[in-house]
Amino acid sequence: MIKRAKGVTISQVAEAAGVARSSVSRAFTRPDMLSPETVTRIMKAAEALGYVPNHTARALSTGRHGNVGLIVPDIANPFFPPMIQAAQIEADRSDFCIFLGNTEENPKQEDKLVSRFAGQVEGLVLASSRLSDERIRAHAGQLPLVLINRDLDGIPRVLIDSGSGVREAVEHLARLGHGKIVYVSGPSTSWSNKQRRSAVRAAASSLEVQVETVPAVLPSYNSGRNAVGAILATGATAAIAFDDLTAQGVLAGLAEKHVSVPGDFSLIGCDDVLGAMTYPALTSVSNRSMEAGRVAVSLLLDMLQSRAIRDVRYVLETHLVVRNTTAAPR
Amino acid sequence: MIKRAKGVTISQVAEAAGVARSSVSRAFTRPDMLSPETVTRIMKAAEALGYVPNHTARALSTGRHGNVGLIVPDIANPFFPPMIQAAQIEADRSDFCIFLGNTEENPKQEDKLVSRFAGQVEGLVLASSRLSDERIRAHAGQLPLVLINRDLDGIPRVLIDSGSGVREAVEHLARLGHGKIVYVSGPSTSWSNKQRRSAVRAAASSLEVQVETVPAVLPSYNSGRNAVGAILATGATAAIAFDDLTAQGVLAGLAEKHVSVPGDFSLIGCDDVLGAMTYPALTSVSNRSMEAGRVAVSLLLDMLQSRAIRDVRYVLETHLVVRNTTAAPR
DNA sequence: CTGTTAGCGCATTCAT
DNA sequence: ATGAATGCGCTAACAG
Repeated sequence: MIKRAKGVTISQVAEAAGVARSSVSRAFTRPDMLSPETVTRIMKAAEALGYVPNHTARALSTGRHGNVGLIVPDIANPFFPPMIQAAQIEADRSDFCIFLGNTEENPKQEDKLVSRFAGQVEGLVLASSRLSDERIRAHAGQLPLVLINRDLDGIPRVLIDSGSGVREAVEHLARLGHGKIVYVSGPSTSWSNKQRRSAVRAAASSLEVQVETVPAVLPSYNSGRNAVGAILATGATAAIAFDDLTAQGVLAGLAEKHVSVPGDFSLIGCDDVLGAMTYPALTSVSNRSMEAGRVAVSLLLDMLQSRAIRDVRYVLETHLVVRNTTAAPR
Repeated sequence: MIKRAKGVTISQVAEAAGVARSSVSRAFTRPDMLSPETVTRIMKAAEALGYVPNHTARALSTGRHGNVGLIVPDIANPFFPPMIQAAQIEADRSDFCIFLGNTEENPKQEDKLVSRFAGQVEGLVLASSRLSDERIRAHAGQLPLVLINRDLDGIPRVLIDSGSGVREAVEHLARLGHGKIVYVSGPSTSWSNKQRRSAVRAAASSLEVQVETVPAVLPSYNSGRNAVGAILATGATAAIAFDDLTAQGVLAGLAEKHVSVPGDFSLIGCDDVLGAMTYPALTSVSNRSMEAGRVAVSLLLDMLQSRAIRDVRYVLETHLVVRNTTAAPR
């Protein structure tokens, strides 16, 4: 049986140091209000007793518990881990802890998590929320909220603009000499998909390159792989896929059909979640999920500090990252 | 400016319902102690006022705050998200919330996180801890702890036995006719790495195949890629990598050097986190991280409930998943 | 600068 | 079955 340390309290430290409890409290929160000698004396006593401030008691007294929540739809989607990591680091810088919630793409679960988190966090970041506008606004009435990839007036939000990067992708292909390309689309209900598809079309038409759309339905490896037949049937010489996972599937499908990349066919992904981890290394549109996480938390902490809600709309531009899956057509 | 709801307290509900505060408290925690009528009356009043129990106050009073912590070395490593997700679901089943910590493979950061979490969680799951045995035992003295992939006597632990799968991997290679293989190792402080390396050696020696070890330091794509030179220099015809990420890096490095897989060289990964998403599809040792997460949390919650620490050692076996990166040597 | 006094919101004796 | 009183550990006025 392992012995568990009991909690030594502020009172014991006070007694040991021969001061009042409030002085001990001050020594830890506002040392500048005390004379340096007493601070050191208190600290020494605290150290000797192994005193550790009780987070919960402090939270009850101050109403601030130094936690923020982060809720994502699917932690297993490689888009999110970098975001979570960045959020964590940013929170850490201000001595905040992150509560992580995973909704599994389920609005009900998301609603439940928000309620459960409220009361133990000072604020919340909702990433790619699947909730209705109404629910989000309702929650925003309960506690400070920051949105990622959701554009609601009056609620601070950080948006990743994949349009800019997709435009660069089309320009890149046009410059290489591709006259006909295909866009391998993602989920029809996805805001990102709409944004990307229309960006492809707009850029293509102004550059006089033809575009066809091939649906992949789900953003996944298998969808991409299954789409290869349809892609090649269009006679296009290049493709831009909804995301990297889809692109990776397309890449594998092309390899199976002995279509060499980038020799016979050029391919571009989106979100750049694979890094250079495919072979050949995938040209992709950068993803800013890391910055999004960092900025969202930073924004939230600002809100908490200033006790005010500013109507921030922080847009992160994306860019094309050229690697080895794009070249001039034969 | 959005209006934020103020916290309605137990007292207000009590007054509205015409009962004592303690009755309201009971209505929420021990309804059986009250007459059904008063319970419903209280509940109605609570509902009307929008009362929500204050988690922090309850925690201070009871010492139980319904949170458990989960600390992982690298959330971006695809090994962990499924584990985190499963842990979350399991915690959720008992109305517990998960605090997630990411150490970035840094023992100091891990130490810091543990201290920071202690005091707001009732217990902790340490996954693939990079801490020394001493530090872990020290922390175990402070709060209930469950380990994943770390084998310390007296501390409840769930171990993914990659040994069984690795053994199958070596047998598979031996059967194909490989006489010399290399093990591409992971972090030296990793329990899994030690286990895998010794499993490779044991199996190889009993099958009379030669083994050399090439270090990759970090479990990452780049480490694997950088190790390719050393791997080929050994003259081996096959490799088993510490994990899939490393293997993927090796795969890319081999492709760059125009070494065809599996024609010229066979490769096996570990953890099977990539599914069939590489090309060629990677042969790998199955991973049980999901079960590990679920079981670890379940164990922890059991400990919390029974207030006792049992010396549990839960072992999950693994197996080889044969795909397309292994074949007979030329 | 430092001690005294009240709470923070709730759970939990102890009465009744 | 219910009310009154006390305390969880700490912070925050308010004095001095």
